[in-house]
Amino acid sequence: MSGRREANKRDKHKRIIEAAHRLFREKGFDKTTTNEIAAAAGVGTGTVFTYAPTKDDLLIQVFHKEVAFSIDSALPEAMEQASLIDRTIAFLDFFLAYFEQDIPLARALMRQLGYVQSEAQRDLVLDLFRRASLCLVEILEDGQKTGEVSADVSLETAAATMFAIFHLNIGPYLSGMINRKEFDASLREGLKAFKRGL
Amino acid sequence: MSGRREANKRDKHKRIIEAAHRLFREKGFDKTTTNEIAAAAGVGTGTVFTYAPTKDDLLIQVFHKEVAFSIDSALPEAMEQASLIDRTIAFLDFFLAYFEQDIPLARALMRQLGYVQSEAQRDLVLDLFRRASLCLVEILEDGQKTGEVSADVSLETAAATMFAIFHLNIGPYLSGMINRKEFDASLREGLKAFKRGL
DNA sequence: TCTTTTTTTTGACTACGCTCAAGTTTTGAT
DNA sequence: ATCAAAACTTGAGCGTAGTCAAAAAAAAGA
Repeated sequence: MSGRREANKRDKHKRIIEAAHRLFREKGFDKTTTNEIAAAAGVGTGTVFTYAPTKDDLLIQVFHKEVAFSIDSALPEAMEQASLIDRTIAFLDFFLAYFEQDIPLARALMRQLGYVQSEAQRDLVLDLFRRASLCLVEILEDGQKTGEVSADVSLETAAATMFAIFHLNIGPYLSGMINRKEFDASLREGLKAFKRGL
Repeated sequence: MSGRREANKRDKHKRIIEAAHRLFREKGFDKTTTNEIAAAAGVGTGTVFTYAPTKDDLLIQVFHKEVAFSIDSALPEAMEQASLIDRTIAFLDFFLAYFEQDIPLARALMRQLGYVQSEAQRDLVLDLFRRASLCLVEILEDGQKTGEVSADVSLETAAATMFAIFHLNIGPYLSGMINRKEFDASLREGLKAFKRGL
């Protein structure tokens, strides 16, 4: 019986993530303390930090699965739109809808994206980028079939650029510097500009 | 003599910014404590926080002037390049060269960009965006003269998009996820893709 | 089973960002 | 010059993220 350790660890990790998830949702990221999380998970304070090196890491771990799911399920909906731009915006909107459930939390999450602190965090963030990129590539591929996208563009680069445009706009929106309407307009304008080129 | 207050405040603020600047450069942002800054500036701990609501605010205040200068002086150099893409890259490179003096500090700074916390911080960040945007617009205008850029594109939107491409790449670079060569390649590829459109 | 070694857990503790009630300085009125 | 009100400064103290030496638990060896 040498699997006892593994099983215990899995169980503890799960309890910590679940406790953190509940508390972040209930009280928000900032107002939740790591001690509370530990108490709610039934472990010592220090234990939390053996499963996540920082509180920010914990945030990513907690929401990675949900965000990944949200990205993946956004694509089918988006594909129903008529044009390339509309499909792209629908995809990003769907993704945004998940975020809008809790803007401060989304803000805390997005803030990490470009500026991760640990290896583990990096892997999870890269996974999210990759998923979003795959979806955008699929939208672009579809655009090639309808002739909206020229056959010889690099779809990966194009996807990255579209994501960059999204990313640049979402920060100010989540920080309350621009409202939803302004965000929508700016995003659409940016995507249209990208489509036509210089 | 009713200007005594103003003068005292200006002086204290200046001392705080100078002390913070020196310490951030010497020890890095994280390893510098607000108490040290206060001591070095010859003020009480609390005083620091009447001039900057948070340590992050202080970081922006401290480097705003230098970054602004760096952006402004990048343009003339950039204009000497032959093509639109090369001018853009030269501009961004020059700006990056300033950052490379201290990568962890640059990382801390860039991390703030999309996700400011206070009004004061927002103003300084927006100022930097505006400056960078003005330079990029100028590069694009020049491109319109040489025919590299079509006459009817919105230069502001195009500038924002170019900045978005830069921003998306610089995070991973400053975080050590990609090296300089990869950064350069990715940036150039992104800008070229934007120029040609979809 | 008992002992030793290895791995994991733990919570008292530390360090630091930030607050705020009390103290000090400046100002303008008299 | 004197005083009261207003504005500014201050540092002891608070809350919390994260550490680490010691304890507990599990595994391996005898």
